[in-house]
Amino acid sequence: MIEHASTALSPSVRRDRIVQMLDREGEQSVESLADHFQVSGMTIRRDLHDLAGDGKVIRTHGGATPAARISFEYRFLDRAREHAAEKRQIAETAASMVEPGQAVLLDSGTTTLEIARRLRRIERLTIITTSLPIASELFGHEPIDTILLGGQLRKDSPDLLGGLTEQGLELLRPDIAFIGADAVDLNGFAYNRSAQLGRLLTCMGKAAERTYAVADHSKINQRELMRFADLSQWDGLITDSDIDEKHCKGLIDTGVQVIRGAI
Amino acid sequence: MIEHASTALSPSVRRDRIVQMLDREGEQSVESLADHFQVSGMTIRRDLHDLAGDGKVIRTHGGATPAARISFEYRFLDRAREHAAEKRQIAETAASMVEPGQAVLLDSGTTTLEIARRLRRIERLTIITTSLPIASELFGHEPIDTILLGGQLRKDSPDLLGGLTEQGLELLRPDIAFIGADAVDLNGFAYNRSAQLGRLLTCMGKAAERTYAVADHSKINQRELMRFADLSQWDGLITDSDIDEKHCKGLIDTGVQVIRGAI
DNA sequence: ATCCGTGATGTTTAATATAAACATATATAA
DNA sequence: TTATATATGTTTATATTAAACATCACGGAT
Repeated sequence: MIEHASTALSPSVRRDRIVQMLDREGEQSVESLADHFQVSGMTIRRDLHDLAGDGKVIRTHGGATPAARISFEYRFLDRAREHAAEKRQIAETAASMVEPGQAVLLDSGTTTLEIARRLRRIERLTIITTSLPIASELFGHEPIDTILLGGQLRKDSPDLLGGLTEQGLELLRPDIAFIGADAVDLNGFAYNRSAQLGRLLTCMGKAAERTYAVADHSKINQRELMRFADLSQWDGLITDSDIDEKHCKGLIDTGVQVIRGAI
Repeated sequence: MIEHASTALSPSVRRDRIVQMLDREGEQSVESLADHFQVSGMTIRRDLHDLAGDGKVIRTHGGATPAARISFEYRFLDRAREHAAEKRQIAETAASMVEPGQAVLLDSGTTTLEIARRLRRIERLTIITTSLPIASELFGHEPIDTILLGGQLRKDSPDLLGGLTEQGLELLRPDIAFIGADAVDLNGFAYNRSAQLGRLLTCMGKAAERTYAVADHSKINQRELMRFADLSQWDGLITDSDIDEKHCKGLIDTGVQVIRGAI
């Protein structure tokens, strides 16, 4: 399978082949690629540099390694860096509310992913989710049973929704649910950017025995497209310790149980 | 969050933190890590070298990038290298049988993953699957609607099964299904290693308008734990051109439509 | 308590890899 | 055809790595 000198490949074809080859055979050295494609090391280096820029490969010392498979999680996890400390606080608090043996429903999102990571410590859990990153994070972790709700894969976020998801949810009765809100106003209403997802979140709220919203302080006193829950009807809102005192008081006055993370 | 000089970390703790940090914040340079942990570049380099050896991180030029996330797909894709040429043939053949606008049901497995990759070229498809690698491969690919059937995540393979999966399947009517067989005997029976999965495959076979089994020639004239289908009742068996002539004839005599890939 | 071995770290230095700058060749459009 | 852009190879300066050696801290044996 060596490309012959006679077969002068166009740069774009060569780059495609490089990606294919890495996917198929794993890490390759600059030298072996140069040899294989009958071009100079510099040309391969330029190819790899550009491919790495597009996230198609990962540049290593002296070569490259395939990257395609991880890119989707990456784009997703990039956002996870914002408010990382707040999310950690919230995740700790949420995880401390879960008992061994329970079934936990987790919405998709970076905060709930962080919760999933902490839940690994607890025994005999069943985790139900619509999030692919949560599922792959928990994959291979023997003690936890993971159930992925079915549904349509969203184009812009690695999670599932739609009628199939809602029907799957009807068959299950989780002990506790943690659901991310994109915004929470001072009347205690929770909002989501997507109406379709909002609908699903309403279902999730009803499905579980106990339901908590999770949102860091930057999301309090904001509104978004769709109102999906009245938090005074839920079991609480978990947020971080940086929440504005006035906001906190306002929410409590409307009947929302506000649970603040410890620093 | 800078480690202080007073906090002398043990090597193993420092290494754990390095992995955590990469997972959390993405690629880091040797220099920034040396700075953060207050050790020399050489120490960090040694850490990264060893961590890369264990597959915990990927070494890059001047630093390292997280690797944990890809490991599950990797272990899975490692198997994909065996019989790669045969799988490609089968995948080409299967993909050529799909028309624009159809709904395609794909079982999990390396052959069906290869089919999914070829299907990206076809317009307005809906792909229904239980395979996480297929879902992540198709994620972000605008023109295709991907539906992931819900269910329990298996511990040893990134795919779903169980009652929830079967129930989801009842709601859908795919135009065409491609289902991987671990073995096919000369009576035209298809087998799977796992009884639980076999049960699901039987359901899948019944769910679709047309159903094809896929298996490379090494799986012909073999048996496994569970018989999940009589291929003479299905629409055909797609295999590669290396199939033994006698096997091929035997299968055809029992009423199986054998479809051989072109070289 | 002292000695000594082990493992971790830092420093120096040679080998290796990268990328910028320039030169050349090839294709594409005016 | 000429002009322009694109791709590639070569040279060279810079950056990164890793081997070799030296030092330090710690724990167990005498």
